Amino acid sequence: MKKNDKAPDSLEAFQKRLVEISDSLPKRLRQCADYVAANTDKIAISTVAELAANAGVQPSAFIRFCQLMGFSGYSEMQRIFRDDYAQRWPDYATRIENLRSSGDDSPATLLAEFMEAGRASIESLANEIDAEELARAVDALAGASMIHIAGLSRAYPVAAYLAYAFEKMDIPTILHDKTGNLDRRHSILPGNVLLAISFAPYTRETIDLAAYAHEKGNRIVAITDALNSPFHRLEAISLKVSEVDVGAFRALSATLSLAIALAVAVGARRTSGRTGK
Amino acid sequence: MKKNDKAPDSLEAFQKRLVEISDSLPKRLRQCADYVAANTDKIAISTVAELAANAGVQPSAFIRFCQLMGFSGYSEMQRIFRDDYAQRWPDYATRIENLRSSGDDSPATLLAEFMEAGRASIESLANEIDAEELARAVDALAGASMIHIAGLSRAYPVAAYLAYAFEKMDIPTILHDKTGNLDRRHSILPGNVLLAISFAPYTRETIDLAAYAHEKGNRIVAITDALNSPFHRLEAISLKVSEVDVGAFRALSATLSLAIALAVAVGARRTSGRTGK
DNA sequence: TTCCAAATAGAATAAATATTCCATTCCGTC
DNA sequence: GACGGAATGGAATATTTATTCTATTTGGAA
Repeated sequence: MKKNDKAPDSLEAFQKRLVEISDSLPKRLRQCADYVAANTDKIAISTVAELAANAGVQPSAFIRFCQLMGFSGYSEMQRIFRDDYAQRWPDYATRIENLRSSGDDSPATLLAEFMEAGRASIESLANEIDAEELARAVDALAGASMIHIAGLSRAYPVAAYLAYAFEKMDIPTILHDKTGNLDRRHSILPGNVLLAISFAPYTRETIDLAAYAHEKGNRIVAITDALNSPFHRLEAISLKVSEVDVGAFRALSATLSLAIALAVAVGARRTSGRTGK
Repeated sequence: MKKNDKAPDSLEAFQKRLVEISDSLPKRLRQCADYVAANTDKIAISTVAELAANAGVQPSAFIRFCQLMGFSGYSEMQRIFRDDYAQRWPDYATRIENLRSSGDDSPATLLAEFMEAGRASIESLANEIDAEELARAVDALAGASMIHIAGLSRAYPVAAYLAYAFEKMDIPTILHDKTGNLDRRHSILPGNVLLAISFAPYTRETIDLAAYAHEKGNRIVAITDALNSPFHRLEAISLKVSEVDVGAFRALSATLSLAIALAVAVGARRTSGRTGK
């Protein structure tokens, strides 16, 4: 609980310092730390009084907490959050508004809508992702002798992207597209894992393939948009991602982020596994 | 320039009111309006003094501007921006931090990185998009008797998505994938438009196809990542979108947003064009 | 139980920030 | 060019917000 360190000057440093001091704090100051950890984003736009009230402590206690963090007081601490905010939103909000106001049906307006939807979808993914389920998915895929990828219609771009990423990392992959209307289900062998992507209304072919794989005893990892998807009955490891829609259309920003993260994590795991042996 | 309207209570209402009063403002108040229009995002975290200084006016002038907008003063105006901020980032930043701190190489950390990259990419698209070029692209595609889509490797998911979207909207489309290693360049007929997607290092096949189409006199719309791409020599209508990368990997969040917006805009244009006749 | 150091609450003070007010300037009209 | 209303600058004031100070409480050690 040293007090005379120099103040954190970035969000990362802040986070680090917070963890550092968190162990040795008395009751009220711990409340501050906990509240700040859970509501870091509020700092930029709140007063000490507000934060203190929400954390259930006196303003003076909150200020002592700021000092323990290495700042001279609340204002100095707030500055790094405001700076960060200013940097993040250089004029994004403004640009979006400008694009939007360029006419109701203009392409720019539409683009603004979809960018907003993309941003919102990514945020909601951040809030909803189950880190443990994700880790299980990576485990399963990293252990597979072959990864089968299934995804059609709207999910097809995701499937194609995953296939591309795995291929780049030399991971054995089969993409089950419907080229030539071939059903290649018999290529699913023991020890293989099926990575299925499908959103409501679920594509029959994808579900069928998953059911087949499940019957054969293969593990299934699913990227889907609801926890009660048909994949659930197949004991799939389910990653839920819901996209915000614009009218009847839905972009794939969040889904793509999840997909690439999944692929890279699997790639990293396999590489370290191999060199480790 | 009525003063007694009730205060805007949302960003949309704010924007609307701003446009409303903008025409009839004296010099200093106009400076305020202009500055606010261009820096809406700063309001949440700035003081009147700061904003006034940046706008080149006295604080008192700025407050008069707030009142003209319908608020009792600056504080009341600032509130709607702070509320909006609080709503937008419920605890996104926190969640990202939490995911990130779950271990250096954990899947959750990677996901956090990619979500951040996605968000940043979308923001940068908002800042860099050329609304007029986008409108030209929509015009060209809406006028095409057939849209040819070309995109391979990393751009392939985008191409597939575009093909899917156009198909959904009953727009005649040919996706030039390399299935069967067929070269279908001779399907490009007069009046058709080629929509090519490629990023550095540019895929030879895509560029070749674009060059062929250009030679034949077909219009080309390109989605690419630099203004000096090979498409430029082909007099293509170029839409630039740069993705932030995570290590050696690059997601497609922004590109996908742009693609779907483009597709939907084209769809809307064609529908209204037909019914209008 | 008593004592002591650490922690805390809350009032008091200091600082920053917002807002008002009024003298002065500007600009259009006669 | 003189007048009058609108607009402006800047100082004065009010308000909010941050910080400090001190009396009181808490919790652990003797």
